[in-house]
Amino acid sequence: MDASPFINKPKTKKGRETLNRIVSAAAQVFYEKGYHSASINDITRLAGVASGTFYVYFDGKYNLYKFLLLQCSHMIRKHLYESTKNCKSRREIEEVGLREWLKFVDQNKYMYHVIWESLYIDKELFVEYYVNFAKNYIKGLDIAKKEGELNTEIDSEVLAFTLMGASNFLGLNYGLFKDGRYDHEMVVESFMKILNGGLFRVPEEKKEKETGELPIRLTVEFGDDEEED
Amino acid sequence: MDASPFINKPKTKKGRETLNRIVSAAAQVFYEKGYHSASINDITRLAGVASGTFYVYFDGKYNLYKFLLLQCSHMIRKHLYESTKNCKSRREIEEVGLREWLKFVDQNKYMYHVIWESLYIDKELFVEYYVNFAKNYIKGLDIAKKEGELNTEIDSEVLAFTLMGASNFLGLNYGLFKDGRYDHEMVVESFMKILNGGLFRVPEEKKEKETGELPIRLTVEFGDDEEED
DNA sequence: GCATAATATGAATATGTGTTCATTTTGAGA
DNA sequence: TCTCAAAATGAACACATATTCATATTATGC
Repeated sequence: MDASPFINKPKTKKGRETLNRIVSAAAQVFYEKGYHSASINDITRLAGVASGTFYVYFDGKYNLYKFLLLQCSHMIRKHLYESTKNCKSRREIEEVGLREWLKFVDQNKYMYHVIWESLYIDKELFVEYYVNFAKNYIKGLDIAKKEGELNTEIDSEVLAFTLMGASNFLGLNYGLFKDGRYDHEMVVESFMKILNGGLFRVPEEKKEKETGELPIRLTVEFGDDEEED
Repeated sequence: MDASPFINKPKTKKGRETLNRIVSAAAQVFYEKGYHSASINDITRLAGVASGTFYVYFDGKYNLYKFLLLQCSHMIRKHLYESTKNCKSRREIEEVGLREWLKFVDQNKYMYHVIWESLYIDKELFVEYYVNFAKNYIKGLDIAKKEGELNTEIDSEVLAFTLMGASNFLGLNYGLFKDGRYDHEMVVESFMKILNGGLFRVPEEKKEKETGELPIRLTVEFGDDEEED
């Protein structure tokens, strides 16, 4: 999809620079205050332009948001595509994908806010974003199934949302809550252990040990027993 | 935590009924329009009371939201606790937990909206909610580790956010996007296959097959070869 | 250096809505 | 029936802010 329906395209270098400043400022202000609490004045002030200038490039706040959401979508897809395109297996894609996603979130913390807030700005945008993202994810998973890399008994849609959810929440906790101050590699390693099937252990059956029958049972007679029942 | 700091407690049956109507209406309107677009008038109109009545029980819109968030938090924890308390293993907890969560989302679709929107109303509420939820989750995982049920090499925090993310996104897709019209049991089964380590298959090594050395190599001479290089 | 389109300005306007409060209604107990 | 605290009312107010527009400035091609 092209972004042009959402903006009035600048026609000179100066105009492009101004538009970029406005969009960058918007990302920052939306990140700090959220869409609704962010005023056009907040954005133009940070961008260093007059409030009227905003309306030279955007027909309104809502269009600015849609433009920004589209930018985010493009950036994420491009980053993930570029960093996984040389992977040799689905397993490697998942590993490299998570590592790069965590890195990406650290460097672009505002993206979460922009994307998730669509649910409260226009539900359709939100649904469209994730359904679309999942569709691509599923396509990749189905290819891996054909190659014999994945268990075909696992539904691809369930798997896609499971993996997307995991990445999203890990990025949330480590990138936003912990502000990127953590051991990325440890996270990736633990995550891959889960996917590689190392989650559950069969515990040594304690009940057998504690209350089960012993193989050999001896009863010693002391001869002076007095109480028994 | 007690909810009383956020409300002016009603003192009669009639007051309690009115407060319930307002909170229920708020959940519905927040679900439909989001916090910021939901006006007090929208809420009181749906509740069937005058706008001023709202301020008899709440000191403002923000307090209503905090009250509602706390209610959601309680309901979710209670539901999950009640439905998993008799589980015999961690594996069973995860299975029953997901099944019940999906059911719960179907019956209380507004919860997602209320909880996630906290990120745009008061970031601290959002962080507090999830950090707290994770803390409890981790506690349970650590117990399972002690029992020998889980791989101790997997970091509990990573695992907690992985599982929370998966449940959240599955609930999102099936409960909200698909509006609950799907086969719950299929989702749970696929999810458990992933957790049980059945995700990756070792593909028959195609490269060996296609380009590798054959065990026996025969070269047939036809005698009439003309081109070779 | 002139003409013209593109860009920039910011005060003024229009609109929506959170909140207040003086007043009225309700209902349980005496 | 009377009393009074609790509950309910809704018009009026205060405030924030998205947007407009007449005007000014800047840049580019001829």
